[in-house]
Parts: sequence; structure tokens; C-alpha cells
Amino acid sequence: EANIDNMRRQLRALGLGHDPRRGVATTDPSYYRWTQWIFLQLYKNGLAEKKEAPVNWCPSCQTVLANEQVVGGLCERCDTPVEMRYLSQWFFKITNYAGRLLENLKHIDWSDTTRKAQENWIGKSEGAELEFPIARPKVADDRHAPAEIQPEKPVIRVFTTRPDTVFGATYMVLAPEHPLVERITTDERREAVDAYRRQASAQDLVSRKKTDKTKTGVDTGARAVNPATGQEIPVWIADYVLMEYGTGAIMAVPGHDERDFEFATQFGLPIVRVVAGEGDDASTPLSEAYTGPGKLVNSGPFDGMDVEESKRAVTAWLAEKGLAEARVNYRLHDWTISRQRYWGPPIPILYCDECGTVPVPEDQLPVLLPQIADYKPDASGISPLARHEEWYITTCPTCGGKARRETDVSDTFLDSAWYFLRYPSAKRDDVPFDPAITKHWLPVNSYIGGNEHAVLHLLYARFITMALKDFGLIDFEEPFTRFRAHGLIVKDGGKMSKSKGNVIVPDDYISHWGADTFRTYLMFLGPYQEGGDFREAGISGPYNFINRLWDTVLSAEDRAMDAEVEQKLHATIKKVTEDCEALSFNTAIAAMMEYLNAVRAGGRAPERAAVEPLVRLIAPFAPHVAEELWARLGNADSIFRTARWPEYDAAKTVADTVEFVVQVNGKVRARMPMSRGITEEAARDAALADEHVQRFIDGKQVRKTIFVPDRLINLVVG
RNA sequence: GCGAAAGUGGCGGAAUGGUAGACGCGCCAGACUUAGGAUCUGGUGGCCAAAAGCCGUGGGGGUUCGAGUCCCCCCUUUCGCACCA
Repeated sequence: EANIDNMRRQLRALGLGHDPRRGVATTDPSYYRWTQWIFLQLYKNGLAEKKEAPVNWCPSCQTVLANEQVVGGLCERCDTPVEMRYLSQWFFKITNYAGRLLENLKHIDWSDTTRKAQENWIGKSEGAELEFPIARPKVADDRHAPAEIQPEKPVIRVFTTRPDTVFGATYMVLAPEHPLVERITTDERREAVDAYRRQASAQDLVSRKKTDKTKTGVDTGARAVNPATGQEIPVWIADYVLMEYGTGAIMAVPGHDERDFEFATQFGLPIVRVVAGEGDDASTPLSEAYTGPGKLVNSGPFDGMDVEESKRAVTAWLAEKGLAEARVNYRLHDWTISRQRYWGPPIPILYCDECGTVPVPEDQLPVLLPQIADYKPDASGISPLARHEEWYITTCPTCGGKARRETDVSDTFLDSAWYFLRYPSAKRDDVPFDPAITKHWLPVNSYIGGNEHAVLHLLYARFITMALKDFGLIDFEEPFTRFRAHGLIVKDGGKMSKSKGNVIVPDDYISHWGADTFRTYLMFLGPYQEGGDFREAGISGPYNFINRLWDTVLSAEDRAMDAEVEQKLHATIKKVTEDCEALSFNTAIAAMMEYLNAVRAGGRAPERAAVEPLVRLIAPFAPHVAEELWARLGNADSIFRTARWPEYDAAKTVADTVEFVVQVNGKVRARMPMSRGITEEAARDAALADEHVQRFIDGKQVRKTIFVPDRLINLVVG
């Protein structure tokens, strides 16, 4: 709360226009009560489920992390290498929405970089799921056994984007964690397999996912049947196959996949060519994997067929035998929301011996976070709340018996995934968001944020919004109609960070230069969407500008405006208006500086009518100075309350006289003032009359004339 | 490897295919001054003593009357994703 107060003080000192009555704090029960309510809506609609799964574990933060919170194998918060653990966690089924999250990206007005980042993250691949029956060792296949004891079908399912190359699948690889490994490993291979699996599980994700290391793996002794060729092929395990993508198993086609080629070469596994590129035939040897276009070879009935065409054909052929299915696979994973930490909304779920998993009834929310002294997490994988029986033992709302509370809390990103719905309704304590208010204010029509949230907050917020729409709770499915990523301000050549000591503390700059200078400088230092370099030296520009503005406005006189100034005023209003709409704040400020210079030119006291609109234009950038000047100009009410944004007259934005450019063969040879609207003929005559221009025409014939009205004439000679 | 963005003076950066370098910082000169890290005025891409002129937007080609801008190839930087089958 002390930090929140400090930030609010800073935002206020900067003069940002927030409504303090509508603030929300996600840590406050009056807010997280509704975060828990959101969880329950997802639970009721089958989008929240608890399951055992490999999850990312940060040994330093001592909690589980969502995939989106692991950056390059490191914890997003503390940069510790993340480990894989098998834990029972609550997941939100964001993957159900993968297709829609991807599809909608085409229609929303978002920064391209952000859109692309989400597109890549969702990672759609089209291909097929194929079945490779296990030939050896024999694994029980009793389809009539009760479901709970029926063993998995004795097949290995793989996902591939290249079903066309199935004839070249000479071996298979399972992820070391694949559940089938236990059952298919032969006795003589068990020791080696177990050793490899132990080694793989001990490895952190950074070293595990290094792509430059040499491939490792071991044979399980099992043999599967290639559904296309009918041949028996060996089944290996190797850590280059990841459990979390596809089915955790691959058919290896060393002839046409670089990784498989490397692996096969290393372990002496057979390599078969099944695609022939330009100039190759079925027997052309492969010195590396061939991944280009071509025709199928060594592929039975499909020989000679084009690669692209055969993807569908081979899938269809195998599908007829019940061994394949066309499939779209996404890289996106379900969102792990369980966190083994103290701070966070307790997940509103109870476990009852009689009734099983029971959601906390909505009228019993919030499930309050208890005050405890030992709130720090530990390596156990269990939340600090799990140490407090007095808190987690409770009564089942269904049967009245004894029940345990879920002791994990939810991810902070869930808090922020719906806050925009809460803002306008913040004063309502009986509903999470009022339908009428929501209809009036949402969706957010302009959202500006950091690109670092592209696959975190921005993705989660879209998912939650889509889900709430499907539950009939809101009537839109995209939360932010327009999104623009602001750039990053770097200082001393690097991103600001506390450890580097290059953090910009607004308080220091506000006390030294004033909030208006600080704000104006931040908007002026570079294109808003690209960020820029924060340089101490650059601040004096906006500082001088605001000082000059002050002096100029206060020295203004009541008299008729000079025609040239008036034209410049209208042009400036137009430019500032348009630039602000396009978030081109740096050029908007430059235009105002230019205008101020024009107003001051000649050393005469400026016209009041020339400076009053400028005060209004600068107000979004320098609100304090603008407000004060507005009052000193004799206006009784706040500039932000009653003063309208200045309007311009398009006809007055242009000058009567234009500086006309004369080119000869595309090179500028003269500049001459001409009246606006001059005809091509008149311009041509004036240009030809110019002595300097004549020198370059040099007696040659003018073959062609290019005329751009009010700008330029180009005489082509030769 | 895939995807995206970007390469322009000493610096930050401007330029609907039509005057490259707006605006600002810095620098130079001058004015006012006891003083100047204040303020004001003027200048400031390179070559050239200067004018005229020529050159100039990462490199190389191309399209065009005309290219920083469009097309092709290449180089560099930054960011995101990455053994994704």
C-alpha cells in the first residue's frame, strides 16, 4: 500500500489525468473477490480443470510458472533456469480458443509487432496425426476391459506437418517423459533407458532446450510398424523430442528433417530418400536432409506425386485404414494458473471426501487470504497456505461435511486479465461489472502498453474476454479495439534497471525541470512507438520552449492577426491535431515550436489571437503551464473543462504564395515564389524566363514537362 | 533457423515517389552584460578560399522525368520466438 501511494503521488505530480475515485487494487478483497468469481465462471463452463502435467518450476521463486512466464528457459521475474516438474495444477483451457485468438488478430487494429508476436506464440501448424502400432514387445490391448484399467492403445501417436514423408520414417523417437516409455522398454534396455530418463529429468530447461548441442538418446528395444511401408522400425527416446509439443513423439524422417538427419547419422540409423528435388532421382544420395520442394520417390503408390499434393493424399490413404487424421496443432499451451505463493487470490475450490471437487458458492466470496507470519514459499511445491490447517479445513457447502480448501493462489496475470472490465464499475460492490456501464465504456477503444506483454497480459485478456462473451456476460469478444505498443525508453545505452542504476526517477526531474518539461521532453525525444534514448542534454530543448512560450503568451497584445501568422496558425492546428491522433507526438511538438518561432519572429509583441489557441494545443503536453497561462489570459474556468480543442479552416492552412521548385532533368536548378494555383503554362514560362534555368537547358529542346501543382516543375531536355 | 522492426549530419530525429536533414541538442560568431552554464540575433551535411558547381540517406543493381521513400540481391543492428516435428 505504501508503494501504491508513492506511485499515485508520482502520477499525480506528473499531472496525468486519472480518475482517482475509480482506482482498483488487485490485492484488495473487494477486487479479488471478483477475480475468484471469474475463476468460478470458467470452472462452471468447463474451461478450468485440475490436472497432473509437466509444468515449469522456478527453484528461486519456488512456484510454478506459465509457459508465457518462461523466457528462454529462464524465469521471467528472476532469470533463474526453470526446471520441469510433474505437479497437479489448475489450468485454464486457453487452447480451446487458439483458433479464434489467431483468427481475430486479422481484424483488430493492433501494432503489427504485437500481432506477429501473438501469431508466433499461438503457432498454428497444419498436418496430420499418425498412428504407428507397436509390434514388440507385446503390450496388452484389451478393449473390453473397464475404461479405468484399459491400457492405452498399443500405438504411438505422432503429429507431423510432413505426412508425405511417412515412407521415409525409419525410426521413431519418444520424449523421455512419454508415458509409454515405461511400458514398451524391453528388459535388456531398461537400465540404459532409466539412466537416460533420470539424466533428462535432472536437467534444467535452458540446457535441455539448447539447440546447438549434439543429439543424445537411447534405444528402448521396442519396435513399431511404419503404417505406410509395414516395416518394423526401432523406437528410441531422446531429449530433442519435447513432451509438451504435439504428442511428445515423432516419426523420424532423417532424409528430410535436419534434426532427424543429425540423430540418424550419429547413431547409424537408416536414411532413406523419399523426396527428389530438381535433378535428383530415387537413388541420389543424401549428404544432408533435403527439405525443399519436389516429387515423392520410394513411396509406393505415391511415387512421382508433388510434395504439396501428396500431403493430403497420403493422409487420406492412411485415414482410410484408420491410421491417420488431418490435424491442426498449436504451439500454445493451456494456461497454468496455480501458484504456490502467498500473495494472490486463493483459488475458490474445496475438496470434500464425499462430494469431490466443490466450487466455493459465489455468495461465499471472497475466500480471504489469511494473515500469516510464515508467508514465504519453500521448495516443497506446496503453497504457504498449506501449512495452515486452521485456514484450509472447512465445511463442505454441499454436504456439510469436512472439506479442505485449495491452498494454491491464482496467477497475478489473472488479476490483470479482466481489470479493464472493473475500472468503470469500480464503485459497485454488488457486481463485478455493471452491464449498462460496461456497454457504455467498453471495449477499450485505445490501449497503449509495452510489447513485453504481447504474449502475457494481452493474450490472457483476450482469452478471458472471449470466454466471458461465450458465457453471455458481455457482448464483445476483443477487449482492446486498438492497441499500440509504445517504445522502450533506454538510458545510457541500456534498458532501465535497478541493478544497472540507470533508472529515471521522475521526482528528480520534476523538481529540477518541472513536470511539464519532463512530460514534453518524453514525448519529444523520439517517435512514441519506437521509444528512444533518454539523454540529460536533450531536456533543455523543451525547457527553453516552455519558457519562451510563457514569455510570449504573457506579452501578447489585442490586435488583428497578421495574415501570415494566421495561415501558420491554421496549418499548425491541423498538424498537431493529426499528429496527436497518429501518436506522432514528437512532430506535433516540433510543429508547435516552429509556430512559436514564427509568432516571435520580428521581435514584435505577438497577437493574443495567435497565442491563445497554442496554449490549448500544448495543454495535453504541458498541462500545468497551459492552465496557468489560460487563467492569466483572463479565462475563468479550467482549460480542460471548457476550452475546446482549436479548429482549423482547411482553406486557411495554405499560403497564397508558394516556393516553386524548377528542376531540369530532375535536378533542382531554381526556386521561385509563385502564386498558389499557378497553371502549368505560366509556371513553365516563368521557369524558362529564368536566366539560371536557361543555363542548364543550354539551348536544348524541352522534350517533356512534369508539373506538380503548387510544388514543382521539371523540364526534361536533351 | 523463423518472424518483425530499423540503418539519414557531431547527437536525438523530420521528410503523401517531388526542395534531404523540419524541430531540438551541441557547436561557431555576434549583441546585451561586472559576469554568463541567463537571454536575444545570425550561422551550422561534405568537398572548395569563396561563388558556381559537384557529392551526399548501410552496400550493389533496377524501375522512374524524378528514389531516403518502390522492386531485387547483400551487409549490419535491435527485438520476439526457437530441437515446435
